[in-house]
Amino acid sequence: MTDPAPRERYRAQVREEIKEHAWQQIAEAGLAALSLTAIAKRMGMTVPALYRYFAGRDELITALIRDAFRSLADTVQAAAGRGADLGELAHVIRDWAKADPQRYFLIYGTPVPGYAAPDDTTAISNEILAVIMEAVGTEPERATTFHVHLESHREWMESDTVPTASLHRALAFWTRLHGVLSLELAGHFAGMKFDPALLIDDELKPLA
Amino acid sequence: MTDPAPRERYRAQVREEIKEHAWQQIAEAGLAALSLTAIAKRMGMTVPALYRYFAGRDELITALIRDAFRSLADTVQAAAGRGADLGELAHVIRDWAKADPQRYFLIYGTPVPGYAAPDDTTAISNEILAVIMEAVGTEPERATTFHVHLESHREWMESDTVPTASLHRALAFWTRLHGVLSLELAGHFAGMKFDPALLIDDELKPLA
DNA sequence: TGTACATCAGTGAACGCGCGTTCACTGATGTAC
DNA sequence: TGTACATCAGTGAACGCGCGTTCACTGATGTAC
Repeated sequence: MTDPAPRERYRAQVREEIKEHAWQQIAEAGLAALSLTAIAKRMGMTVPALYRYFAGRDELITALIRDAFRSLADTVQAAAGRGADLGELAHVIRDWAKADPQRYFLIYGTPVPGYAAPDDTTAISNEILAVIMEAVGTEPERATTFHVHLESHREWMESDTVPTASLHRALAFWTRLHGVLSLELAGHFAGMKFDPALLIDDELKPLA
Repeated sequence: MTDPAPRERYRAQVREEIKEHAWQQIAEAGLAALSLTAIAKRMGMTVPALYRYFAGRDELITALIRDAFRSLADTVQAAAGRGADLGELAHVIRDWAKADPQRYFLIYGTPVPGYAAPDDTTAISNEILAVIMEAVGTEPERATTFHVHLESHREWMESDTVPTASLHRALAFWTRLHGVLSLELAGHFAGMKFDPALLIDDELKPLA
């Protein structure tokens, strides 16, 4: 087995370094403040040099979004592999988000009108949903209006072995967690003294 | 009763017009795209003229945020005044958000690190919460971990006549609604064929 | 092992652009007497 | 009603800035023979 071509290794390293500086800038001042000029300056390079690695600012952002999705999916899958239950999954996701709130918001925050995320992120998103559907409780549920509705509107799913009840609970998990988490990260509970982690537990307990 | 000074009337009108153009730009391309230059161009004015009305871009944004909160609170209070129940309140809020998603996200979306919303928005936010606490179901609830926790962490509330159960349910209402709504508005349900409005109903029914 | 050539990372200069903000001004509108 | 003055909305020129992007180039690194 030959070593990977050294130039390739180097390219990959520099690409990573660029992305790390990009994340740092986003964490400090938000996506709007992300600039190639600033990244180049911090790396001690000239700006045009960055174009060897990314076709432009937009391509860099696209790469960041993909990486963020991938990282979250990996985190969730690793936890599931360890046998994490629903509540543990929620806290793994929360910890991931709290480690870098702007990264969470890059995925789940305010969309930029007109900008469409790369297609493959949908697939990664579905990986995450699949893990949740696995972790969710299995007993059948009462046929509420939404349950019936969902039963007849699930043809977009790849698999039809997953019970509709699992899909239903997974949606509830996702939206409830995101509801608490995004408001927490955005500081909307500032001044309220309760612990958001306990609210999350309380909200998700019925779904296990 | 004298007419309001005509110059004052005019000032107020132009301020409103500036804000309308600002909202239009935000709706089309997001907050990052909001520029005084573009507003002035669309209004057929020079840029420095805008400084008669707003001290700068930041003050304009602050005014927009305040107006958005005020508008949502007014909408919610009007619905409550009409006797809207919890489910109707949810749909009033959803309709308000769908009419201008970027306005919803300006309030509840990705925060800009370092930027703090004007203080009085907290008060307006509390007005909204108060309406929800009124509309929420009144029967007492089981003493879950979170309920107990909340009982001992509610000293930040002005009133102590509101039952902790109401606060608890109001938090659940707010976070569940926001969870579904923000993911819907951001397009994360794209490709899934179910109706988010029904999911919202399903999520909120237990709280009524 | 040594030489000739190809690849390609990074430079430096230059581009045009839109941005927010300032300032001294003009001219229309409103006010006081 | 008429005149003198004050207010203030809006102009136009100028500022410096950071931005993304392009291009022809240099010089180091890797490859082929």
